[in-house]
Amino acid sequence: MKQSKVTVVDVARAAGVSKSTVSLVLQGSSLVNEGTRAKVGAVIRELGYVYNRGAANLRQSKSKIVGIVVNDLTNSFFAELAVGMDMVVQSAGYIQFMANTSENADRQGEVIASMREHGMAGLILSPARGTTAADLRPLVDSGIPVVLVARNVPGLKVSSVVSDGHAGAAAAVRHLIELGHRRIAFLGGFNDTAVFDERMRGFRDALQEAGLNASDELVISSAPSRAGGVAAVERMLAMVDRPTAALCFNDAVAFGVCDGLRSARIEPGVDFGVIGFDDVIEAKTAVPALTTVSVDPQGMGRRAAQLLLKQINAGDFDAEALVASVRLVVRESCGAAQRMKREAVTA
Amino acid sequence: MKQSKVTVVDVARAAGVSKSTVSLVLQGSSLVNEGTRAKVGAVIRELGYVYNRGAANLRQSKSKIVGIVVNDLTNSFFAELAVGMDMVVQSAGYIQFMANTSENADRQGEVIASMREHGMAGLILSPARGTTAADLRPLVDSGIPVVLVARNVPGLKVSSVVSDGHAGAAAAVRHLIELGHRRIAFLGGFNDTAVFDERMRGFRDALQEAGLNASDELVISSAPSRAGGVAAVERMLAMVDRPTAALCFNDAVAFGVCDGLRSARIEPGVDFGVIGFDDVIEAKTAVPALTTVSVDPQGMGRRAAQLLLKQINAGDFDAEALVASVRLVVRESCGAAQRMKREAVTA
DNA sequence: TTCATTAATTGGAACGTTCCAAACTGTCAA
DNA sequence: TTGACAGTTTGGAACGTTCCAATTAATGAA
Repeated sequence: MKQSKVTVVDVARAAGVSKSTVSLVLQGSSLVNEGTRAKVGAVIRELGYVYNRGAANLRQSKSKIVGIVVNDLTNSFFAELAVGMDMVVQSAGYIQFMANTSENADRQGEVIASMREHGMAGLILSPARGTTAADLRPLVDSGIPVVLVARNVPGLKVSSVVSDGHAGAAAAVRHLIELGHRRIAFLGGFNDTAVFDERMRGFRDALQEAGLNASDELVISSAPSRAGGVAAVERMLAMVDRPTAALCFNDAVAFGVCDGLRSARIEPGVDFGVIGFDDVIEAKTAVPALTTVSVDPQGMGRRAAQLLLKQINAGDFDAEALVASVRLVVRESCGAAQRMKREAVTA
Repeated sequence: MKQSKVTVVDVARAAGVSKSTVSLVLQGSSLVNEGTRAKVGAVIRELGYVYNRGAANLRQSKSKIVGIVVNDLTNSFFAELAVGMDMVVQSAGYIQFMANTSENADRQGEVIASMREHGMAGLILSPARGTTAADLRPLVDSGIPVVLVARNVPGLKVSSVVSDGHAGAAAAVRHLIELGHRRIAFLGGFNDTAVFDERMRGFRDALQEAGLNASDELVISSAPSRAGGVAAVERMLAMVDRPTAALCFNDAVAFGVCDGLRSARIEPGVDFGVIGFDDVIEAKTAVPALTTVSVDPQGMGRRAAQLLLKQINAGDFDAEALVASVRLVVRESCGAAQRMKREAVTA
């Protein structure tokens, strides 16, 4: 039963050539005669030979394996990201170790170490929360190309592909202003992350640009989840001078914000403008459909993988920072539809 | 920069022992003296030695790598499945090649071949549509443990973990009957798949058990997608004797069916009962919230991985077929809420 | 004939581990 | 003094490839 023991020497013997010749055939060298190539090919098929890439990697001390480590595969944003990477990695003839860390930095450390032992040629990492530059330093110093995606790690000189959180947030806020809102909040997300900081600065800058209030009390941080959204909006509703619209840290928070508004008998998209971030799949089908900043995660994944492969092939390389552009997708939750209706009546 | 060249002999030289001793330390053998163990350990850390698992695998001709191949990672059902597997594989000290096939059987063949060349110890496969027994035969015959998950491949004697489609479908239909429906359709899905067949038989059996019509015209197949759901419900609405409720092949189809009903001014969950299958994340938040058959994909993934590891460790093993139980989650789309309201009024 | 040239093939030494059998230490009993 | 024994350590041969230098065979020119 377990017979997968046929090696290149077995093939050589059966074909009446030397192992070197078989090796040459395997790598499609032009040195070998057509006749022998055919004969060897036939024997390979007949014997059910399977190439041992591990042995080859050992000899050549290089591999066609890349590591992909993602913080949360159950989040469709990161799943799409992974699929994008998978596509380009596969078509380049590479294969990937892929692991999910569930936002656990320790686990992340373990899988990266394990991948290293297995001899990966490069790593794409969507870091778990709490990842520090020190965690990654040894890997980076070893000269293995690393590309960070979706989230950055401050203090680490390494390539990255992130979305333009600043521009996205600013666009969303400008849209709300255009709809007539003058007091706008920023809800949800942990305020110690780089992503939060970037989006929040976009929010602030757009408000200031319009000469509006951008004070600290308008920024309410919380867990970046649905529950966090509920919590944040409750705190917001307790304010004396209530905002009339909010930009949320991400779509999950936005859904929570909608829940929270409804329990307070405020209808999102009618009485209050809500905008999310990421454009997860559910955003389109939710009620009200969520206005959100879309970031094409699959495209980001593809770009990250391309960057990594480029760095693997170049012997030497410099860290490169790519910023994926974003666009505002206007649906219902911001109240734009309502305004159009009002205008139609007025006209 | 690229210096990762330190091997076990370098460590041995630096520590003043032989490479054999270092190897012993590496595998935590009790043979080695505490003093030497400590010294070697220190040198290892100092030199930044990284273990070359590829070389070890070559020598021992076995690996701690498993393959996970999934047909569609962007589908949250399969993403959850993958995360479940990831958990148990990681905690068992294994690492996984993981690849997405996008339902492409050719690509699936390629990645499996590649994983084999890299020396995986076993494979968990959620097969792409159109996978035949012949595609997998060589792998299975080689003695490498294979576990199929979510979908089965007919004619292949290999372990599998699937959900109980028959019981789930039957439970859903019984629920609809209990709500007073007498004419029920089965909508969506390709009728040449094993999963379709199983769910459809559950549908039929429940109808016959209640003495209701279970004729062929009530089964309308289509693509197992949202668009397929729309198409199927349109065909259903053209029937002279219209059904009043439907069990859908999966949740995506169910969403499409709701769309289609609405375009015909029929309100799902009020004028027509809809039940889905799989309980994807969106099912809970959709409007109306989808009544559906829940299958705990993460749990299935865990069980599949456990089964695979068991078979890897057992030298010899028999194919084993696990059936994951399912439960009906009653929400709004079936009309149960409506009925309760009616009953309250009547009472 | 002889020699250079090209085309095709080959043996053996790597690559970084593990494993086996053998070889060192001491210690203690005979 | 010898031998038995346990506790440690070790050299070299694998594992299945690739690569280099070297060999052989065939052809053609001198």
